[in-house]
Amino acid sequence: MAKVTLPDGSTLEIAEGSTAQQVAEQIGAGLAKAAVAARIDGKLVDLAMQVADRSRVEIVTPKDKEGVNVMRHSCAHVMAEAICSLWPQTKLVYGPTVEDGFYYDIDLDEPIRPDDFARIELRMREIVEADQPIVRREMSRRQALEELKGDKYKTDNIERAEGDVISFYSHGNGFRDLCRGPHVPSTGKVGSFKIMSIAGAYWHGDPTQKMLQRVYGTSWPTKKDLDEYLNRLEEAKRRDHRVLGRQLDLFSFSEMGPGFAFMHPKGMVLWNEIVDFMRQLNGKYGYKEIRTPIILNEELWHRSGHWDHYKENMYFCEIDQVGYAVKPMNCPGGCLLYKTNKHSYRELPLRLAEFGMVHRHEASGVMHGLFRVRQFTQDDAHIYCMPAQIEAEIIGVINLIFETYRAFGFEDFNVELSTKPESHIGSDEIWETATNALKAALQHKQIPFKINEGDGAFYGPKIDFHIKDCLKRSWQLGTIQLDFSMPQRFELAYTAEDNTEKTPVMIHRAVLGSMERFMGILIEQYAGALPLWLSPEQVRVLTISEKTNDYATVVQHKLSDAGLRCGIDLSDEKVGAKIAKSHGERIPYMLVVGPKETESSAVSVRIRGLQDGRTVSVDEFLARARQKIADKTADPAF
RNA sequence: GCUGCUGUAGCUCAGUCGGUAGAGCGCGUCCUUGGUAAGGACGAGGUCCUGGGUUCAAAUCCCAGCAGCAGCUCCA
Repeated sequence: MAKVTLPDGSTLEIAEGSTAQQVAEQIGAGLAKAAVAARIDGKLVDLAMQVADRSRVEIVTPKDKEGVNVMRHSCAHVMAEAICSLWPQTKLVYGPTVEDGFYYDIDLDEPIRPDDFARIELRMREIVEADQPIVRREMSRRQALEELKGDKYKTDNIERAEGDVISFYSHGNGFRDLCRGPHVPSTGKVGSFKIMSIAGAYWHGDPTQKMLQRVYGTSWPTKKDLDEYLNRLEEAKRRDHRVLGRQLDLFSFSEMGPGFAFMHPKGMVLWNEIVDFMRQLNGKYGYKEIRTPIILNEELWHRSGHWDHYKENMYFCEIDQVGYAVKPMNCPGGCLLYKTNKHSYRELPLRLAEFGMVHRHEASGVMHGLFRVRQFTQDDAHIYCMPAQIEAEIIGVINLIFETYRAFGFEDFNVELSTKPESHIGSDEIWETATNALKAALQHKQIPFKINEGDGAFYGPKIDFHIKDCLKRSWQLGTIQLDFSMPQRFELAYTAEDNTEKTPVMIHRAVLGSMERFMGILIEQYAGALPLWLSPEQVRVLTISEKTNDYATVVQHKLSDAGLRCGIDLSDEKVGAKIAKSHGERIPYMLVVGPKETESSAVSVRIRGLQDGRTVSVDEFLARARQKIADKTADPAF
């Protein structure tokens, strides 16, 4: 007999040589049925694995996130078998799990099309119904290389694998794949699945390598989980800022300028609200605002290093036989401005903010609504300071960033610190000082952060602030970068206390990142139903009939004069239709006025998203709405 | 940039076998004066992405380009 420890701390006597599956059966039939894998001494393994004496055993079910991943991985194998049986010339490359599902990279010259998904799923279902056991077989690295001789993908995978024991998993009619595992015990246990999409992907992500086909699938423990996931995707589609941008008439794009957004009147209201907010906050944090030219002499960009490091992303033009470049970043222009005066250490830190419009010629395939464009406006700033001031300045920027994100309703973000890259300029000491300053600032603020070793800019380390959108894509918003290079290249100086010329440190910072991207994120975050203070149209007066047009107009003027963005719908429609239309445009407040309201100088307030309204006096409504706007409350209800 | 898919009215989309185009929404006019998520009638609106090719004939088939979408790579 052997003894094992269970997760609750209890011990269980088992027969010598029992498998994890047998342990599960001994614990209970229900658990044995639900089991998909096991954890022995913390290591995730197949249920068929033998359990050694005195080990810790945990039966893994679909309730465990790793259990679901095991199912997904097995599902990827089932899909691989289905594809191989439909296209026998398929070469399998690599099939991992990803968030919400899995994919399999395959090398197959004939393209798989969405029309083929149903066929693949059908074949997968046959494989699942057959409930064939999934069997692990181990061999030495040498033997594995021998067996797979000629298969460059699998040989490569073996070479990348750790350890000397290489495992294969097989099931069904001779399907076998090199795989670390673990897997569910049989093909009947892969859950509910769906093939989602097909895309191209390079082998090893290397553009010089062959483009493979990547087939994406999703799988979930139950049909219900799958349906919920598919509904979530639908919801995400409804929130897509590209769709809402058109529906709400906020912005558009034209073939005449790929990647250049056209901001419509309503979009500009949102834009200006964001700018106003940032201006006010910049003032509070001691920034002065500047503006620098969009097009500058080519020579400047040689000096800044952009010519060498950024040329392929820049736009150029020639005027009077002189070469000019359109700025991809604001810093060189800012440096020229700094140099127009002599500076004393007494002026530092000098904080100069700029809503700077930059152009970057991004690759054609990467554009994505407002999230990734070729022309955008950064809420940029450059802080010129002495080395001893760095940490305090960083803390100031962090405070500014957090205050901003909270005001816009974002509480959930993560912070990353990127350190010295291989190719860099500046001494190791100065890098260490800079990195430590960033770290110290984060620690001082007790902000947890992840370190991206070697991911900094060539001129200095940086802190990035990331946020996740409703599709769970992560986007970089703010950034703080320390720069010791640009000040030297531009020979920036300040006169120190001892009357010597010293080089200031430059801190680049952006809070929102880009106005465009931030607008897109806001739209998706709120599914178009923006907080009252940001809504392009905050209130709309709706008439019952044209008999009350006069009163409705008086109400509209009163609210507009008080500073509310107030529209009016005098159209020849029933009030129900006006409500529906206003809801479609995500107007926070709909004020219905008819004879009843006219008599008592009142409005019947209907609030976005709510069914029932209430009648209040115009003055009371105005007071409440102004309070909501001042407080930047996201929910307009009162 | 690479791979795959798509491009028809302002928007969302249909259009069979190759035979010169249709719906809903929106827009305009009229009827209706109606109390909380879409009242009715009529009407206007198209270089079927662009350029070639095949054909008696192309929205439709073929080629190229442009743009968009899903990814890859890159990035704010």
